[in-house]
Amino acid sequence: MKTTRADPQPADFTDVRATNLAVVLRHLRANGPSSRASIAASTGLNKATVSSLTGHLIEQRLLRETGLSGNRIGRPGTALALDGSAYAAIGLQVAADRLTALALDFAGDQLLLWHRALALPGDPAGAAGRSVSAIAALAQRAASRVRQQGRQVLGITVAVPGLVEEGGTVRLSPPLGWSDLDLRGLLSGSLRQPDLDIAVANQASLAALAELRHNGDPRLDLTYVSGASGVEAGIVADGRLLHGARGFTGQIGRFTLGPAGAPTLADLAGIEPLVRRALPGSDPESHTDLAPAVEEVAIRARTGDPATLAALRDTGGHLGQGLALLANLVNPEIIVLGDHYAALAEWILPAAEAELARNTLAPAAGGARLTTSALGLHAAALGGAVSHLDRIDTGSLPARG
Amino acid sequence: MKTTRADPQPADFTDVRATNLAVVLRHLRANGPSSRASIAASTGLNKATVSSLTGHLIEQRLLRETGLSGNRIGRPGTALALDGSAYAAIGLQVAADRLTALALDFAGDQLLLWHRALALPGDPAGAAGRSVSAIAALAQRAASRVRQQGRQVLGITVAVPGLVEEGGTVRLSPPLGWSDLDLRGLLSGSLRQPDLDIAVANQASLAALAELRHNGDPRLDLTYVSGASGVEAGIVADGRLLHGARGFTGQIGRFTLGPAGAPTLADLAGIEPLVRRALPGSDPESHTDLAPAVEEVAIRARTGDPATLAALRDTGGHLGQGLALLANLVNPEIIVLGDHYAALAEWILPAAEAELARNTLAPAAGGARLTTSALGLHAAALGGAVSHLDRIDTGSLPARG
DNA sequence: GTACTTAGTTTAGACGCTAACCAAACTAAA
DNA sequence: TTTAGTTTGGTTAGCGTCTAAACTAAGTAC
Repeated sequence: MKTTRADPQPADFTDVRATNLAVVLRHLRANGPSSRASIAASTGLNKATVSSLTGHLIEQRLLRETGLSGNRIGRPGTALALDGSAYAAIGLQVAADRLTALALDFAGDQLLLWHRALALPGDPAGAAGRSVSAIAALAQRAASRVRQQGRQVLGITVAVPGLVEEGGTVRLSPPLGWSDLDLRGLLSGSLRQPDLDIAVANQASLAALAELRHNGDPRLDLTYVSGASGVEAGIVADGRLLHGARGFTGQIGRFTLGPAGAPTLADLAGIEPLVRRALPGSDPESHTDLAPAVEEVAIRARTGDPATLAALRDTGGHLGQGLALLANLVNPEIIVLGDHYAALAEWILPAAEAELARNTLAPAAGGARLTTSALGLHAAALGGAVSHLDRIDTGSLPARG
Repeated sequence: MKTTRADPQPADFTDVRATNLAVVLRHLRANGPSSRASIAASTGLNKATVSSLTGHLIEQRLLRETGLSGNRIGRPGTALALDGSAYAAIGLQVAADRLTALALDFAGDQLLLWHRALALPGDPAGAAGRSVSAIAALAQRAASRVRQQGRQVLGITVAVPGLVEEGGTVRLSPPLGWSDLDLRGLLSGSLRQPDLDIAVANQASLAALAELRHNGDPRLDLTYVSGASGVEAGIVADGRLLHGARGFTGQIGRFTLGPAGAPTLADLAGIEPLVRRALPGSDPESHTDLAPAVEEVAIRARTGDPATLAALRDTGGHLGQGLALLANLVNPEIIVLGDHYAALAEWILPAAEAELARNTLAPAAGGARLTTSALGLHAAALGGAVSHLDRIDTGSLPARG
C-alpha cells in the first residue's frame, strides 16, 4: 500500500480495510480456491484478519465456501473461492465492421459473447447516431440477460479504436469516422440507469488489460499491439494502464521519420495495407470487414505463395521497427501481438523479431519478448469487462444492494 | 492511499501513518509554511491528527516551528515549515566530459554545486575504473561536506546516460563507453557506509523528476528530452517515473523507420550531429565537451548565419517528429526540452512545434505543450538529489538516528 | 483412546483516526 | 477596561482495524 496520488489524499482505516480486502481477492484470483489459513500464510495477514475479511466478502457475495480441502493431516480447511453468481461485468467492442458484447461473472467466467454486424454508412453524422443506438441496444440486451440470471451489473465498458478521453468522449476515431463524440454521455442517456457504471476506453488499452489478466502475473509490464484499426498499442506499466494526460496513449501508427508525406508505420505495417498488397485483385470496399481478408491471406501464405509471403515478411519487418520503438521507450517485459497480427503471427513473427532485436539498444538484457495473443478478435471486449472486475480486485467493492 | 503493487501487499496502521505524514509533508512542500489548523483545513485531516503528525515530524527534525502567523482575527497560528537543517541529499551527474555534484537540504535549498572535468581515456576498461574512482571521490567529498554542516545524508543518486537497471547496474552507456558495470556496487564498496542509500539511474529520468518538482504540480504528466548524450527522454506518468521492466525507458534516439542503416533520430536530431554540421571546420575530437560547441552554434545563430540556422531548423524538425512519437505514445501534458536543446530552443522550437503538431493525431485536443527547461545542464544531478527528498515526501521517513 | 496437527474463532491489546470539548490568544466593539 | 467573538492547538473518549495469543474444532497417527 503506497501513496499514488501526488495530490495530498489522506488515509484512514477504511483504506487499510480496502487494501486488505483487495489482497484477499487477488490472492484467490491468482491462486484459485484456498482456505483461510493458507490465505493468511501466503499473504502475511493475520488469521483473525483473514477471517474478518473473508466474512465481509462472503456477506457481499464476492466469495463463497466450496467444501472442505482436507488434503493432509490435521483439521481440513474450508475452501474459499470467488463467487461468480451475484455480479457480472459487460464489455462492448466497437469496430468498423461489427459490434461485440461480452459478459463475465465475478469469477471471470464468460456468460455471453454476442456479435452483431455494424455497417457504418457513408454519412459520418448519421453513422455515429445509428451506431450509438446499436451500441446502446446491445448493451441494454446484455444487461437484461445477466440481470435475468439474478446478477447485478457492475458496469459496462465500451472499447473503441482511436483517441478516447477519460471522461468517455471519443475525441477522434478515424476507423469509425467519429470525432468529439460524447459516447459515454449518449449511452448513459439511452440506458437511463444513473447508478450504472458506464465507461469508454481505447480498445488496445482494454485488450492489454485482458491480456494481463490472461497472463496471470499482475506485475508484468506488458504491451498489446492491435492491428484491427490502424496500429495501436495498449501499454501496462507498473501494473496499471498508461493513461497519459488525456488518455491518448499508444498511437503508434502515426510513427514516421522523414519529410512530410513519408509513409507512417500504419502504412508500412498495418493490416489493411497488407491485405491490399496481398490480395491485389479483390475489391477494397469488401475489406471493411478485415477478418475474412486476413483469413484469405493466411490461406495463401499456407500454400507458399511468394508474393504473399514477401508482403507478410515486409509487414513483419516494419512492425518490428515499431515494436523496437515501443521497447526502447517503455521497455515492456513482453509485447503481445494481438487480433489480426496474431492470426498471421506464423509469418510475421520472424521478421518482426529480427527487426526488434536489431533496433533495440540492448536486445539481450532489455529486449522485449514477443508473444502472440490467444484471445482472438474480442480481446478488447473482454478487457472492458475485466476492467470492472479489476476495480473490485483493487478494493472498490460494489455498493451494497 | 491506493494499492499500487499488484502483488498482494497487506496494509496496516503504519501505512496509514506513513501516508498521512506524506500528506503533511507534501502540503508544506507545495504551499510553503502553514499552521496546523490550515493544514487540517486544506488536507481534510483532523486537527488532532495533524497535531500528532506534525509532532512526529518535528521530532524527526523534518519540520520546525517558524514563529507566529497571526494574519487575521483570532488566535494566531504557529507556522510550520520544512526543516532543512538536519538532512541533505546528494545527486551526481556523469557526462562524457564532466562530473557534477549537487546537494540539497531537506527544504530543497541547494547546499553545493561542484563541477569536475572527467576525461574518458581511450581504453574503455581503464576509463570505467578511473571514472568510478573519480565518482566515488566526489561523492565522498560531497558527503563529508554536508556532514560537516551537521546534516545526515539521506542518500546519493548518480545520474548516467544510457540503460541503467534498477539495481544500479549500467547495462549499456554508449556515451561513456560502459557496459555491464555494477556502478552501485562499486560505489558502495568504495564508500564503505553500508547504511547509506546509493542509487544509480538514467539521467533523463532524473532530470524529469527535477523538472516535475520545479514545475510545482506533482500530478503533471511530463516528459523531459535530453540531448546531452544521444537523445533520451525521461517520462513521468501518473506522478511517477516510467520505469519499464528493467528501467530501460525513454531511449528515443534509436528511433528509425526504413531499411537497415537508415538514419536514426539521434543522427537526425542529436546535438552532436548538429554541432558537426554547424561547425564543420573544427576538430570533432574537441567536441567531447559539447557545451562550448553549443555556445558557439548559438553565437553563429544570433549573427544570422544561414547555414547554422538551416541546421538548427532541420534539427528542430526532426526532433519534432521524435516528440510527436512521444506525444502519440505516452501523451504527456508538457514536453520539456532540456540541456543543450534548451540552450538552442530559440531556433529549434518553431520547427519542432510545427512537426510535433503535424504528426500528432489530435493536436488541438491532445497535443503536448512544448516548453524549455530552466534548470540548465545539471538538471539530472538535481533530480538525483530530489529523488531522495521525494522518497521522504511519499512517507518513507529516514531511519531514526 | 490418546497424542498430534492443522483450521478457524475468540479475546485482549495496541495503534491511529475522529469528534467533541476546552483552554489559550488574539481582535472587535461596547 | 471589559466582554463577546473567533481561531488555534491540545486533550479526551470512542471507534475501527490489525496483531498476538489463547482456545475450540476437527481431522490423522498410532
